[in-house]
Amino acid sequence: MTEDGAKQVALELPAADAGAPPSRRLGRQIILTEAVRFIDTHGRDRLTMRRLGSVLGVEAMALYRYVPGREQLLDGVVEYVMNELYEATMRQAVPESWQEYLQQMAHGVRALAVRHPRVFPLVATRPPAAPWLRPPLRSLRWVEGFLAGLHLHGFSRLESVGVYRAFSTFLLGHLLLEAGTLGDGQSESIGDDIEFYESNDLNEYPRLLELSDQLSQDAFDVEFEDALEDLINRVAVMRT
Amino acid sequence: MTEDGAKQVALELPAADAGAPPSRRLGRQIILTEAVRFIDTHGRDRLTMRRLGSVLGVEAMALYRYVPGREQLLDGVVEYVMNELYEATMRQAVPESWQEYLQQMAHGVRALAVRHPRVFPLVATRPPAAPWLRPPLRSLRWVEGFLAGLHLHGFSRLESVGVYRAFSTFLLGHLLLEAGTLGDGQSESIGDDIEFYESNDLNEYPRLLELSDQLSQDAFDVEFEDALEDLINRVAVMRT
DNA sequence: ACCTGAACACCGTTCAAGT
DNA sequence: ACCTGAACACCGTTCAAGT
Repeated sequence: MTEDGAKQVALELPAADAGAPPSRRLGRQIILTEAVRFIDTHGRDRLTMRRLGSVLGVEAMALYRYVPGREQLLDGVVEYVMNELYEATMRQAVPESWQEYLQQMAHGVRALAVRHPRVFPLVATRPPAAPWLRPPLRSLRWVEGFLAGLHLHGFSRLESVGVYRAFSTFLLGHLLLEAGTLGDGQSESIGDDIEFYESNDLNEYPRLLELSDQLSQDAFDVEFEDALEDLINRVAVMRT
Repeated sequence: MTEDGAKQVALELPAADAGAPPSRRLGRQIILTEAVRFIDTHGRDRLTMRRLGSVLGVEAMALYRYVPGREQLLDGVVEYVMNELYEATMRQAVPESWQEYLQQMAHGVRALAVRHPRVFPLVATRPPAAPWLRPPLRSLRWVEGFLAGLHLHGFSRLESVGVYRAFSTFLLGHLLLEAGTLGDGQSESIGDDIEFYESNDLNEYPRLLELSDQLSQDAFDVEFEDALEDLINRVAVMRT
């Protein structure tokens, strides 16, 4: 019903070497690349050692040479997309104002969430290896870079922590929501599951009908920009 | 390493009828109650039809009389805690000011996240049955009640939608973060997993050291209250 | 009406064995 | 050095059979 589907139907797997021929030699990077691709298209729950092996033209057991286990594979996936983020954001020129800087960083993270909507929940909910690293900003390297950028714009150590907190919370809320609507394709027939649990008579909930109208348009763009502006104003106030 | 642990060790299950004797007769409610309890103590990934059955003193197959499958069981768990929330918040007297009202609602949702930190990610990441219902505010009933409360305080339909959006995003970001630190007990030995993936030499990341100091204190309380206040101000501005 | 045994198609993971 | 076969302990789910 949700991710994996109730019935365990054979997932049509490409015959050993179909698709982009996964450059013959196995290795950690190739495995992670393919794992990300797999989650992007099939979702986290369908990713299985055996299936991933099959996509790579190899038996599942071969993966254990390069990855300790399934959990660590998922951690590796998170690491992988965070490295993408690092390349995409930290290599840019640092803008003149800290406001622009925060915009740049925020849009970078959002681009990640939009490119990998089904990976993003992992970034957001996996217990961080370092407990003081907050999702969805999970890379030591990236956060260090982020803080360095703030320092360039004259933020003190203490201010930076405040910004980091507000920033990560802001991104988590907005992007997890947006990724959620992107990830799971069509939510199948809409009222189907609902009625199983709750009275589905929408007439009982008059306000919800209007809500659904108002919310259906993809207001994520403006919502994000507005809230980001507010966040920046908040930071500005905090600094005075 | 994360949830389920790598090795599949038998999870010491109480002999059929240990613990609180789960009132003899099976049924949907008893099943959900026990499922919530199970996730609270063992985590989502360890919840399995067979184990849950065993806790209830019954074979796994018996559960299928009352629940269509595992995915729907998890949906039922979400439904269950949302009903808890409804009872806790919607039955209260509506305060004089809308500011107090929003405070009351926010604290209600937060209490839920704190009481069920390992269930909360489900509330936050499961694809909503109704796509315009945003996590973590997933109950038709609850949202209808929430909107009705706003209406009582003179909010227009359109304003209400804006408040609903900002409110749900705010809660999602903050509470998912807080639940994350509560749920998974001690994150085991801190630097253990990290070094597998990234250079763990914290001296390479000087700012992170200070960050970890500043963040270690559980600032969630003040953080939440501050951000809530900001949100309320934002709503106030929006209304003018 | 309510539960179970047995069976099926899947899992993750280990390890001795192949090349 | 790198991969596989076979095995083990688990899964979710179905269904005919028990009471």
